[in-house]
Amino acid sequence: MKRITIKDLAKHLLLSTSTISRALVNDKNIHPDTKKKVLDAVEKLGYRPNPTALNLKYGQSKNIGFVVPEMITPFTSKVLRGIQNILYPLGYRVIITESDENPLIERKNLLLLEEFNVDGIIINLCHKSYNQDLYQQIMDRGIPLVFFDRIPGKSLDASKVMVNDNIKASLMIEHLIDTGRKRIAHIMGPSTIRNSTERAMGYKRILTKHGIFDPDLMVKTEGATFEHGRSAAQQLVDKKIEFDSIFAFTDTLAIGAMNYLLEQHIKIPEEVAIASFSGTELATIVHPQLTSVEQPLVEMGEIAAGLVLEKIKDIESPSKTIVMDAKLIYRASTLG
Amino acid sequence: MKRITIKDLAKHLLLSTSTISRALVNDKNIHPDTKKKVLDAVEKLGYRPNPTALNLKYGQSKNIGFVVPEMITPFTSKVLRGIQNILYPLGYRVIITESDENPLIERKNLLLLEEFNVDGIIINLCHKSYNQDLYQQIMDRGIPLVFFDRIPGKSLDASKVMVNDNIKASLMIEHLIDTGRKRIAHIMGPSTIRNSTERAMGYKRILTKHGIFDPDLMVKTEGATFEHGRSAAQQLVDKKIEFDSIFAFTDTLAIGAMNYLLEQHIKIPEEVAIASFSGTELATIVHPQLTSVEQPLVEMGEIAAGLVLEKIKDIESPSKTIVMDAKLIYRASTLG
DNA sequence: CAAAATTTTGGTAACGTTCCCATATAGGTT
DNA sequence: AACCTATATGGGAACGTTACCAAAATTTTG
Repeated sequence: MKRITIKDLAKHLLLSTSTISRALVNDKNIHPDTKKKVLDAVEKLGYRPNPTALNLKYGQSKNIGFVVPEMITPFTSKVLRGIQNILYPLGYRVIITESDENPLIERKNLLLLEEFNVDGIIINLCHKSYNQDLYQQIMDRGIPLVFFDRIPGKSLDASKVMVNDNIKASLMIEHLIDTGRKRIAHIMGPSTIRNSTERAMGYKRILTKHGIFDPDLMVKTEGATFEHGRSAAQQLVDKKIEFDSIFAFTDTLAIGAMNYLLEQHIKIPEEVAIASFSGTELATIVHPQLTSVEQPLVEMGEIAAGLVLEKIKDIESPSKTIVMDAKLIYRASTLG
Repeated sequence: MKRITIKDLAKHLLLSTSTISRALVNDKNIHPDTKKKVLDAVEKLGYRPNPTALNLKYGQSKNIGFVVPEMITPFTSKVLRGIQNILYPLGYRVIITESDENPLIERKNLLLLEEFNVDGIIINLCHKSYNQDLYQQIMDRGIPLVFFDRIPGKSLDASKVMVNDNIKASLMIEHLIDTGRKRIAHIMGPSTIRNSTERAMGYKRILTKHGIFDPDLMVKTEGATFEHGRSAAQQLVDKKIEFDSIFAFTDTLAIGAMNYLLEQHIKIPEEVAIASFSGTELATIVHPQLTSVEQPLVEMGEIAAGLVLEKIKDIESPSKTIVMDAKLIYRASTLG
């Protein structure tokens, strides 16, 4: 039951621990025969190296923290997948914390991760400014921070990866206009997130350009859950605001809205078209399937992992901001 | 930038490391004044304990492995939430690996986690028998294994937590019969998972009892994705098998099937009612909302975490099998 | 006031591994 | 044979922390 260590091997083979270590670490200063003997004993006794010892010795925990608002929708899962693709083969572990869209919990989670001695943190923040001071502190203490999707104010010198919200939102609005929609409503994301503002700006810009902008068509929300989407759609209907399409901040909001409309026997897309930002299966598991801006989430995770590795290797390496491309995918919710 | 250690504190305060340690660990053998001085210095110099040192000393990594088929649907996320509820406050970290429903990847992941030196593993397996030998080996090497949802054959002496698939499936079929359905199809789960068989048995038993069982109504699938659900529904339609309702192995399969039917302009629930196993938001984000067996997923995670902690504390403690209750929730997909 | 009892502190080994330095052995050159 | 150079191995410190035992300082007791 007791773990076999390098010392046990040494005792068993009547060698020093140094020699055993050399065999294990592919040092050239060792006789091939000795090396073979050691490797055989490793097999026979079932030795497995203890990473904790190395972590202590080299002052690294080989843990990366992952701080996200939630893991219930597939959005975060896909990014995580990308992160793991890069980090697991390198022997890093990923520790996940969910902040429930609450900046206070996010704060607690960040401190917890520091306590856990992580080598770096990848974060999708839940409030654009609330924890700015802590982000800075953590980086000052030598723990690199990498932001994805929702990024902080630019005063913070950290690596970031996201899509161009403003432009992609514009393109989606152009699509809705191209398909003959004139009364395009926007279910906004929470104002505490940068992306909300960016996407709303893209929306507003195009509608203004075409001279069909109407502030009544913008619905504010406090969050981005299905329920928020539902009640946003309900508001539009209740206030008797005329609309022939919806552009929602996220697929979650879009689906919430869609469900409400379907319950009211409003036909999609005939009476109301729906489009949003996505990148997950959510866009395709609903009926009709959702037209959306497909963000490359797995790749985003891979890039975020790469960025944090750069910083771990050299904390002084310059921060990078990577803007990824996203494709517009047209599906049944706006076509037909 | 360099990390402050207990030695730095000792040097700074002209005390021994032992005394510092005593102050930090709430030992009674220390003068209150000294303790205060130490605690002040901790604050001032920004000392944070290094958990890695303790891990090495006590032979624990404080890491728990989490092995699951996927993290894209909310099922696993919810269980994870429960696990974190219990383990994070105790200073444990959770390392997640996804096996993509592939026993070979699952095998690789288990070995990786062993490499990572985890203190225990919580697993939702992807094949009822394929890795049975490895499960046993890992436990033999002193790492406790706890199974949830999909459990292995009973020859394996390990703690487990799940719901009673057979009974809950029966109750759901009774519900469909109560609401007037007579041709109830069953989209089965993969035969490589115990739960599939259990749920199918419950289904068959009740239909047989009512004398309306027809093997043509059972559709086999190779997996449990949306696509599998779609094609199962398509099979039923293509083969012109008459059916007025579907009981699906999971919500994912149910939604896939539902989408196909909706595309064929088949009315739900008027023409076909749909029910399944769930416990996630998936059941409520679709239209119409799905009637389902709501499994208590967060609680399941909490219990799994508790079971693994018991085994960590005392590897000899007896294994437990916990069967949780699940509620049937009737929604629009079978009502009206 | 000395002796005993108690409280407070210091010294050090240990956890598992690697790496530097020193030592020993082998082989090769005069 | 004496020397030199490679090659191969051993010894021990270090990473940060705690736990044990020993030693010192303080308080209590007769």
